[in-house]
Amino acid sequence: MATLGELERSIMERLWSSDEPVSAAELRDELAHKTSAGNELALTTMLTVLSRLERKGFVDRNRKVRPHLYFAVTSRADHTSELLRQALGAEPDRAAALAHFVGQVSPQEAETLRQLLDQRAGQSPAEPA
Amino acid sequence: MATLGELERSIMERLWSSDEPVSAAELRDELAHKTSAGNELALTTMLTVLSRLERKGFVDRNRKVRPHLYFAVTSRADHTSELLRQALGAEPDRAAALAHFVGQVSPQEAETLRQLLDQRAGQSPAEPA
DNA sequence: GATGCATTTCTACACAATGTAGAACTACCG
DNA sequence: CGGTAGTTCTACATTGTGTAGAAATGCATC
Repeated sequence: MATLGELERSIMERLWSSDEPVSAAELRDELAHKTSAGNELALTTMLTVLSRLERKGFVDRNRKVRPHLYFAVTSRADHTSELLRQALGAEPDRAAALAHFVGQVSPQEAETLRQLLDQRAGQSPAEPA
Repeated sequence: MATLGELERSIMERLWSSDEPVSAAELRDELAHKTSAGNELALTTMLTVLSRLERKGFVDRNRKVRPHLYFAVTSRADHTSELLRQALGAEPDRAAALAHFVGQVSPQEAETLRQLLDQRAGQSPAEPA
């Protein structure tokens, strides 16, 4: 999976924050991502970046309406999960990495994880007969 | 944390695979990372990349011996754990992401996680009185 | 159907990261 | 003190990203 630049990430964050497809102009206004100078981004900048995100498979758009409307292809949770999978993928000793990881998460998250694992147990093809 | 390029990553992989500090020449020979043409990498290439990794804080070296000997500053598990932390860091709904994640790991890994969480319970400042 | 404006695509440039390596410099053995 | 192994400096190509003007296009309206 390709990585995201700063502007690309802001855009994805915005797209992930709602399921409503949005136009490039809306995005520009909402992001208020200031250029180093301080002026707002040009609309074409948005369009360029959105096209790149589309090429990367992060974004799709409705081309039937006139200001094209853009939306994220996957959910943020999907994306994060993919990042996790990827981080773990290159790791030969996954258990060790998970151990470090578990050692770092907050107690609340540990609890969340435990609950998720419990839920999961029911559907896993391991335990049940 | 800075990201790693392809060559940088191969080098880190090699350094992580053992605690023995190694020289640039050894690394070049072992990696056999062929340049696009097919010839072996120049020694200076190794040295350049190692210096960059040093600057990034991934590598340190023993400068007292003559062919400097290089070694990884952190373990691979540390690194992976850091990647996990980072992936989760930008995620507003961590629980959702963890849910996706848990849904993707293998049953064996789920079991590993569960055990790790159990071990962890003893030291956590949450449960115990 | 021609025209004009909104919108999109093309083209372009700057800047940083990375791969790559020669040139120049340095340290140490003998 | 000189030579050579080894290191650092400098440099260039390529790629990804931010940025946006110029050129092309679609569409509503006359």
